[in-house]
Amino acid sequence: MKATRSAAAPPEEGHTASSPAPAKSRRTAGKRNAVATRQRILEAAMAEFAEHGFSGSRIDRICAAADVNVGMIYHYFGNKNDLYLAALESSYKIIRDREQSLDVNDADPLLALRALIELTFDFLSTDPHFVRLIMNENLMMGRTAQRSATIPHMTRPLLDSLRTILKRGQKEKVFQKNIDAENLYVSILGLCFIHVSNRHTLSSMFQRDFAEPDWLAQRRLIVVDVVTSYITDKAGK
Amino acid sequence: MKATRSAAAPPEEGHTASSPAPAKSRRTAGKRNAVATRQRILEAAMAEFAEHGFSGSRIDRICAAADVNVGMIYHYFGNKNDLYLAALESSYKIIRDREQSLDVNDADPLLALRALIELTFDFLSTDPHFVRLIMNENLMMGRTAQRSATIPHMTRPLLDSLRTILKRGQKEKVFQKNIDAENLYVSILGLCFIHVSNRHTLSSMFQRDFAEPDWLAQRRLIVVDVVTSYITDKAGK
Amino acid sequence: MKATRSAAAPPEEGHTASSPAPAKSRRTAGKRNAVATRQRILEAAMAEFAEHGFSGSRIDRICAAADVNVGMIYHYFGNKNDLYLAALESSYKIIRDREQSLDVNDADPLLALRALIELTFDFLSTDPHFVRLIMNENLMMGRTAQRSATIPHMTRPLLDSLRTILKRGQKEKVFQKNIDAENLYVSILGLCFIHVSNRHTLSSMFQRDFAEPDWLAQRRLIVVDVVTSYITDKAGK
Amino acid sequence: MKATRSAAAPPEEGHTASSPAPAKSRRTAGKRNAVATRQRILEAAMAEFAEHGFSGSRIDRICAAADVNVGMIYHYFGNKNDLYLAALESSYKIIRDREQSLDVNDADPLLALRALIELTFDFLSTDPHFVRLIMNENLMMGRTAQRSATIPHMTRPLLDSLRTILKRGQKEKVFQKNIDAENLYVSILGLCFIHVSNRHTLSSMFQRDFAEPDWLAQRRLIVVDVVTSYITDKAGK
DNA sequence: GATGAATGAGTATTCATTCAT
DNA sequence: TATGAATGAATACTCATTCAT
Repeated sequence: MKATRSAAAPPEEGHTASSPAPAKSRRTAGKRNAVATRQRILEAAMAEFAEHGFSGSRIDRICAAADVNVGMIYHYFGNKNDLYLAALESSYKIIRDREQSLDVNDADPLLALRALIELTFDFLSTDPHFVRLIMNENLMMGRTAQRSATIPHMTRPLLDSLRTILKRGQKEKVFQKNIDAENLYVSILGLCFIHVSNRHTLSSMFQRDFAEPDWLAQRRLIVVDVVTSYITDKAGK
Repeated sequence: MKATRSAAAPPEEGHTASSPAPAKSRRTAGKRNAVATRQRILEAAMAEFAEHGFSGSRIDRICAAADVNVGMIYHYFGNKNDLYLAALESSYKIIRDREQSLDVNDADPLLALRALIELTFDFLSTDPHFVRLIMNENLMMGRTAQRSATIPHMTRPLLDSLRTILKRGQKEKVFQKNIDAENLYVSILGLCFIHVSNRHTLSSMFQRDFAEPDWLAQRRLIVVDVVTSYITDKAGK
Repeated sequence: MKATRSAAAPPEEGHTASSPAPAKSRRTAGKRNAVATRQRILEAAMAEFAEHGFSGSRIDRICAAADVNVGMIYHYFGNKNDLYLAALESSYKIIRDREQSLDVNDADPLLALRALIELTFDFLSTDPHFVRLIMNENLMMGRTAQRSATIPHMTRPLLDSLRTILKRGQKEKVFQKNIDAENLYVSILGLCFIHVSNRHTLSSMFQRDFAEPDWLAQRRLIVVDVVTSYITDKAGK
Repeated sequence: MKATRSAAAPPEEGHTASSPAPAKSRRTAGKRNAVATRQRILEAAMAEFAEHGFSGSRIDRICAAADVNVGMIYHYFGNKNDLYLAALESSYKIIRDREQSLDVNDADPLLALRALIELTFDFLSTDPHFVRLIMNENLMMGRTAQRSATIPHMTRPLLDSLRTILKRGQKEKVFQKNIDAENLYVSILGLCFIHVSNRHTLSSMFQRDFAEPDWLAQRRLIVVDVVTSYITDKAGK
């Protein structure tokens, strides 16, 4: 086994949690569809790992959710660790793909940046599964992400997009000169991540629900404001 | 058990994770010291829970680290859940206490705000234990923080400090008018938290170490910049 | 879990404690037989619970006796409590089934009654397992018997038999008029139960072995005498 | 240690569960009363062992009930086994003493017998503690009763009383000739014991409460009837 | 490909008992 | 006499993984 690897083998068509297969007739069908079975397992695993973390996740629950036998998981994915790797990579793929749906060239650079921020905010806020999976992976010291060859690969286009936007904004003199794309992404991520990742402890602290639609709508505006205030700051050091 | 409770019983002198007592000579000394034993367990638990999360933590490891028998944990803390509650509350107490060491009245409001940001940044970056504990608690849906009576209590002074700073800055016309203290704290936390919480996945993405002193020093300046740009933005919405 | 339930799932062919399968060749035979495994566990559990009571029983000993892995018990029976329920129900089934082997209609009512008494006496005296299981269940306040749906169900035919016998004896004017079937059964049970249930304390009191065949044979006659004297008493109150 | 022994050391004045000592001022009294402390422990132990059986009983609960420290139990009674022996002997002493309060010589032998039956019935029915203790001891194969020197000793007067009654009844030709005192006692005990010992399983079987006062009153009459029918049976074999 | 019976190593928790003070 | 901190052995239960069919 190499230093890094990818667990994503067959092309997974459609990353959403919907199972397009004729779900209930499967049992009696006799012969099953290997690709569909693998996909069902993967989707069940993504949900389970996001919900319970790696060590809290149960192979049995994944089997029940995917309606497969225990052996199938070992047949298709080898073991719990590699199944988790596959789930992690698939999750990253969803957000990275979505980011690439933005058009960074045509629009006004400020609008392009705003669109990226809003996409990130919405993606993380709408479905906490991804945030939970990332949090769990970090609690495990990123030992699985390190094994992945595809994760750094998927990051390139994102960085390229940000750099394109920044370059255009700086050229047009609406952005500060010395903004670093990586750092900017970290800031955006931090501002879009925290109320999802820390939703429950913040609720205990402030006795308020940080998933309330009204609060989220207002918060979304603030996050955009914080980033754009900074990036357009004329006094920029 | 009632709605909320606190697991912090005896006054714990010195909340840092360092054990000032001559740890290894205890066994032979024949001294029985309930308070010290309890404190040793608590500190070991804080480290273990931060390192491995709740379900990944092992009672046996805590025992070994605290150099006590298994039964002592159950004698002093009841069970793993309540030990975890005590560790969580103690951890919160450390940062909340430190925040209160700042003087919010005397200084220039911008400097006061900057000091709070830097304190938060440094506290979270220097020792990832707190961040990890909070992340784990959120992965568990905050079910333990909810049981705590002291956590919301400890938050009051922090909010009061922020409001005091904001009021003075607005009075002196250096801050925007419509900044909400709660939202401001969430922004600060997000910016100071993300490179610690997501250290490992960000490393996989960007192939760089986000705990490097140089990077941290630069990031610290940026975080202050982001917040102050926003809060002093003359175009304030 | 609902109010009452039954733990008896697959039909257990042959309720005696004997294991008809070639027990020790199973391991090497490579055969996987769920029904037989379940049955082996159940029989081992009946013996263990009878021998040591519920809390004194050890899951490990049941495993060893049934020659199965610990996990199998939890796979087939859920937990210690439910395994105990299954053992209790199976034990009751044995005596209730045996009672139904008597023919209450054809014989002389006095002979029919005598047969029931003797069957009860012999069943309880021959194998103390059942008595011990019942004693233990009562020490636990019958909390498990209460959960069983089958125990009251199995009692009906017994009561019906007794009532049939009584009715015929009263019709033929050999029995007292006002004998209550339930109370009669309690008397019979008390007279057949005590020297088994209290065997050891009675031995300490009277310094004699109450399981000696000679004593039992004599006692059997006396018990029949006591009941028939009462039931045929012409001075019946 | 000898083959048999007695754990009853200091004379226990008053075997009822009442603690005649000034209960609540004890804590502040400083110096305590050794005899009273021992007695408090013994009474708490009798209740605990009757309630939970030997292995279900907890030293800590006994301590709490007796309001003493753990060490006191080991100081006064050595260990759990010996405390249990003391509790068992004390319990037997209560019923044996009560039996001796009957006057077997003056009364009509049938009335004397009836009085003994009723005393036994009432004693066992009124307080199930004794029955539970005996049941538990038998489940433990009487291993503790065997160690007791006082239990067989206390049985002599009971047997003597029964023999006296029987002899007078046979002399007066109201009793059968061939009644054995020991066997008669076993019958009486069985009839008086069963609805207490098997209260809960009988309740599950017959769906009725066997501790109901009305049922008990009726049952008491029946038990007397059963015994006297037998003993006065003219057809006595 | 698919099933589910079987395994074994681990893990939180309990509890009688000891012992320094 | 009395206290309660400390010990260690035991015990029910979990779970990823294997393997015969």
